[in-house]
Amino acid sequence: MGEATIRDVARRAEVSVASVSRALNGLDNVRAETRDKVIKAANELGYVPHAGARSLSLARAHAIGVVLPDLHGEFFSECVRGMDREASRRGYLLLLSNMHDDSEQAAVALRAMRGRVDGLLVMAPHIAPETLEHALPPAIPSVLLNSHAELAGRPALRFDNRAGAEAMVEHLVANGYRHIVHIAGPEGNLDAAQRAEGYLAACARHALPPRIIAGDFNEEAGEAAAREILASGTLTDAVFAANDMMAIGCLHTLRSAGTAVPEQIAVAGFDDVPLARYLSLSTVRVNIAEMGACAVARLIDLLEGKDLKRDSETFTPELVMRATTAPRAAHQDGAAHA
Amino acid sequence: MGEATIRDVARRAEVSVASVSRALNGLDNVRAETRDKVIKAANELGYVPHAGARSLSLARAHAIGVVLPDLHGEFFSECVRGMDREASRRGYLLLLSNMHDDSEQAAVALRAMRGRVDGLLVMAPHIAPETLEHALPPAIPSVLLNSHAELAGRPALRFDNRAGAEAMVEHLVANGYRHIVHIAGPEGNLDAAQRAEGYLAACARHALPPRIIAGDFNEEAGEAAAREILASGTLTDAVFAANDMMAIGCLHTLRSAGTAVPEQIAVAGFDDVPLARYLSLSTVRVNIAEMGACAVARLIDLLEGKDLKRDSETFTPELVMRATTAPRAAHQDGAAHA
DNA sequence: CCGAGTTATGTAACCGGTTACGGTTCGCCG
DNA sequence: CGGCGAACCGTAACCGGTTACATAACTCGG
Repeated sequence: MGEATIRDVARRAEVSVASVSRALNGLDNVRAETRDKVIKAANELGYVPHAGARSLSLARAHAIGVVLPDLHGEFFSECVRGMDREASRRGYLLLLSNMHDDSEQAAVALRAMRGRVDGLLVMAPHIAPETLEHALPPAIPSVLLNSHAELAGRPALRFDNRAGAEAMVEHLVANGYRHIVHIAGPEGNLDAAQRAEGYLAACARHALPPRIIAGDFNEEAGEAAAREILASGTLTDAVFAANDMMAIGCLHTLRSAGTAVPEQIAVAGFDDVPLARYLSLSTVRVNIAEMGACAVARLIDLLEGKDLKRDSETFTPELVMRATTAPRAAHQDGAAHA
Repeated sequence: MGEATIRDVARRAEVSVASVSRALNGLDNVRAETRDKVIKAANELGYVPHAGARSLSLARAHAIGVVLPDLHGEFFSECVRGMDREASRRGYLLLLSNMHDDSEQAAVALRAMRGRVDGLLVMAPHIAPETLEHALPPAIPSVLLNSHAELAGRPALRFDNRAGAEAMVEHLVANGYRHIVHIAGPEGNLDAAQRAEGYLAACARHALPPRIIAGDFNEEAGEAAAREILASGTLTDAVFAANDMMAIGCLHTLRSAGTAVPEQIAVAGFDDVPLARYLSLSTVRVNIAEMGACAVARLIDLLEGKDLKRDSETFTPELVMRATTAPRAAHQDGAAHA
């Protein structure tokens, strides 16, 4: 019934458990003959060491815990893919747990990982720093992704949302747009906040009047924002949404209402989800897979003592210019929605 | 340095480790006063039980291993999301591991899970049954997803690709299309094979000449297929791709070449990725999140002995009709690509 | 042919929990 | 007041590995 244990192998190979352990772990102080006997016995029994027991005595689990918020689609899968690639390359497994917005549940998830993982990867752009600090087991090494502030001694990786947003606004301005509305992400979300900051900074630089409409990263928010823009009557020639899904919702609603994009109103997003390419949506690309892989690499280095001392790391996103923000000069002038 | 252990708590609360264990696990044979002392001490020390040790003595890890192929985007994330939802609802964690097409690596991944998880969820539409049988540790309960054949005693969940494909062909026929080409998925992939089967069956039923172009589930294959169709000069009025990505590639190439969709050639896919909706691509929707959740539920039932005896389960996909397969009658007749 | 040094192996303690089992304390009844 | 059972608690064995240390075997120089 139960799987074979190391003692079963020892019995069958007629050696001690110590020799079995040594032989299978490739230590050099075993006679070749003994090693062969052990390997033979292990194969015959289909023996696979019990990772739980192993990690108990080694104090090493060779697994890392990944705690992510409720991400969607490509973003989530790319992130996990990048992490998995690097982790499996280095012989680690990924223990996954979502933290569904609720910071209480996040704490539970984090505790559940004690004794199962060697380190933690935490992405929590929506959790307040002190809450996070409090929920994070202090003794366990971790790397933070896109989270608020620095936490004592924990490396943090993030992409430069602010620079990305500024670049997009610069691009819009360069292409002749002057009345740019920003659809913001959810309250308290760090990514959203930084993107809004970048937008405001760029507006200020060009002495453009900023205008922000609240949103929540969902498509519906983009649709609502579009309706608001159309109804308000305020002069608007471009919309820069804090993420692609809202941009897409906005784009759809605008076009359905007969507004030409980009001729009357330009639309831009953030993230470069695959949809964006097909809709020719201008956006800011962020290589999340690479960031995930880097995070894993950093964490494992930390665990194995090979830590390079660089503390935090910033990934600069890349501007992706497509048709929804084509230069104003290219189409008729002065047709901004009134 | 190291986290507090149960013995530390015992010392501080001035009781034995047994009492600590009993108190924290909510057994009833502890005096209320003792329980309080223990809880107080545990809180003061920030004690969190070591899951590895716990699972060793309980022979229960409260984790399930998930082994997936290299899925993309929404499909992957929805699958994991559904699993995670159900798993965390029932107090389990997910141990994730990709098996990158390579069946050798799959075996390694599976072995690594021994002693960490109570059961396995395996999706392997591309692995031959005997290989899979061989790689799967016989003693550990598992649930198969979309995999070849039944494996002794392991429940299998799958969606009815065949029925989905047939439904789509029926739909095309009903809308007036007669020369339907199928772009197949990769060789050896079960999903792909079943979809092709469904296509052939439906063609046979309507005495339509089948025509299959090889593909690999990637967008580029769809583009290539489109070029081949345009170049071949064979009469074609509809393309049914084995997945959405190929359909999308095909759609793009056709339109770029000036072919009107659906007026000249209709296009349909399979999966209903989010992109499909935006491109108005007709497709077959498969609720992967639900299947993931069901798989987890089945597995946990199995583990906890509450197994309902239903052995295998089939999820019927749903036809999603959109503009790329609009009825032939609606546009001019007889304009099939020659 | 003996003792020192080297190498291969076995024994048992340990990792951090759970729990069977036995002992103590106490209340209560006869 | 003795005896009995219930309630509570502590000791130690166990889960399945690793490894320090002791021991046995074997080599080799003198």
